[in-house]
Amino acid sequence: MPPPPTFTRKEREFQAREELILTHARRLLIDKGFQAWNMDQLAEAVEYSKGTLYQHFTSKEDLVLSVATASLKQRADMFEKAAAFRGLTRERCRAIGFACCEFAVSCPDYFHVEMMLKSTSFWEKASEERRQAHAFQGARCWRILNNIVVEAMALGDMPRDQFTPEQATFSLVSVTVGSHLMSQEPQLRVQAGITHPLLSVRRNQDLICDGLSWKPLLRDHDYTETDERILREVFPHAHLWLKADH
Amino acid sequence: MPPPPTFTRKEREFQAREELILTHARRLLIDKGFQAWNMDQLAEAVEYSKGTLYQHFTSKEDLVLSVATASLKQRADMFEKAAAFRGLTRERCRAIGFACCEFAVSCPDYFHVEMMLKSTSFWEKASEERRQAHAFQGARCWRILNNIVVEAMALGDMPRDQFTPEQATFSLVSVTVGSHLMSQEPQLRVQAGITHPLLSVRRNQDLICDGLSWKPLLRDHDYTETDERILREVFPHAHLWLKADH
DNA sequence: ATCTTTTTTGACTGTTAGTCAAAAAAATAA
DNA sequence: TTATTTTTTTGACTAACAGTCAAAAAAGAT
Repeated sequence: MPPPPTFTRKEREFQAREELILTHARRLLIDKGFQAWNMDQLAEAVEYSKGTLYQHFTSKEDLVLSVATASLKQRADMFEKAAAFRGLTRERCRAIGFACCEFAVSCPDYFHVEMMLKSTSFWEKASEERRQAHAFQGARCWRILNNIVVEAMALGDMPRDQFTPEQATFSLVSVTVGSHLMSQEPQLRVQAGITHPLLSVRRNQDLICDGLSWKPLLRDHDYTETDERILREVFPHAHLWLKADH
Repeated sequence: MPPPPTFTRKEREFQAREELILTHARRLLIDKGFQAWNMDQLAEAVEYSKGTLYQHFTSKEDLVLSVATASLKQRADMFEKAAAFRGLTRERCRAIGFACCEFAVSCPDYFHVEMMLKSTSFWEKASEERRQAHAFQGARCWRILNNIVVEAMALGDMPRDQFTPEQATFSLVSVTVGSHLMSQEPQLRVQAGITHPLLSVRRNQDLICDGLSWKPLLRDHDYTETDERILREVFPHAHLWLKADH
């Protein structure tokens, strides 16, 4: 006998409507950012009234945070897949680097929203529930990468006498976020002569790994084959940009 | 005979009032962020009417951008001082690293505003004039660091066969911004066990420099004395944190 | 068919960025 | 000094939008 369904029809319909709202909100975020649309427009788009939107979300910020968390969950999922790549620890880290890039392309809204998340007033307007959901997915991403670093140190692929694994993970996270952000900046892109932003991101990750003495170093090893294997095995449906970079 | 003054009394008074407005706006930005104050409150604080504020700035965003540009100018000035440090190219880069940290402390509003600058709608609301002023100071910062990198390559302190100077500069900028941002994030701070955020920033800069093979590498050279000299010669009045880190 | 409960709705409120006609102040002329 | 013109300042007003809530509609129970 199957267990009784956890959700009633009503609850399922409610959830489906929430999905609908989130889908439309994401579209608006991608197309227009945060300011250039309002709740009335969203209500019209989903064909429900504004009051109904507020049955799902406590504020516009709460809604947008929810969209961001959905993206972040995708990132964590991608990280998980990448971390399962079979190879040296640094190769697995590299797979995560690819995951970052694939994520940036498939969730173009995310980095824009992440900027807003730095503002205290944004968080204050979101509900505690959504804040926790976001923190949870963030922690997943962290843990996946950190586990690889821990393993690298355990296996002797990275020296353990200079940094804690957490410090090394922090460095990788910092350089990744920073590179993504900076390579979006039009002015900097011109100054630095960046034509392939995502390639810059991965190059900076390489620099940090080399700085951390994560073996094998870039100069001691040719990662071309690794990269091809990652693309084949982990991201067979990756967006074209990944190949275009090479 | 002295040359006729470029500015009339009226113009000078106008400029003085602009300073006054900017000072109060910066205070509000530091204390409350962007949202939690409005133009009426600012008008009251400076003891002028709202209409007068709009004679100086085309919008709230225009005003805030102006505050940010003033900070950015300070950063460029600090960079200039740091770049004049007498020593190896990597030591001068290190001096700039310290400048970044000193800047972060003395202009705590800046990073918060920089986040908002990522949003297109923000730029759209600012005047062309202010946009250019900001770009100008940004370019100054870039040039100062880039010049050191160029010199490092010319002197053979850094290999020139792997990266252009601009790519190397971009890496340094990325890691710096990313580290500052990430070390503000409370969640990440706990996960990574960060107690001295600014120390993490400088450590990440070191990692990138090592990754770039910028000689002398961290493991080949003790920078303790350099650091002391930088603090003494370049930032004699540096905030206490700099010392507390050690 | 009637009553009760739940859900949806959109007109309404409060807030705030930005405007502009009128008032005040400053400059100029008589 | 006084009258007139020009410039500057002012704050009441408008428009836009997030969020609310009483009333209407729909769903469910009897």
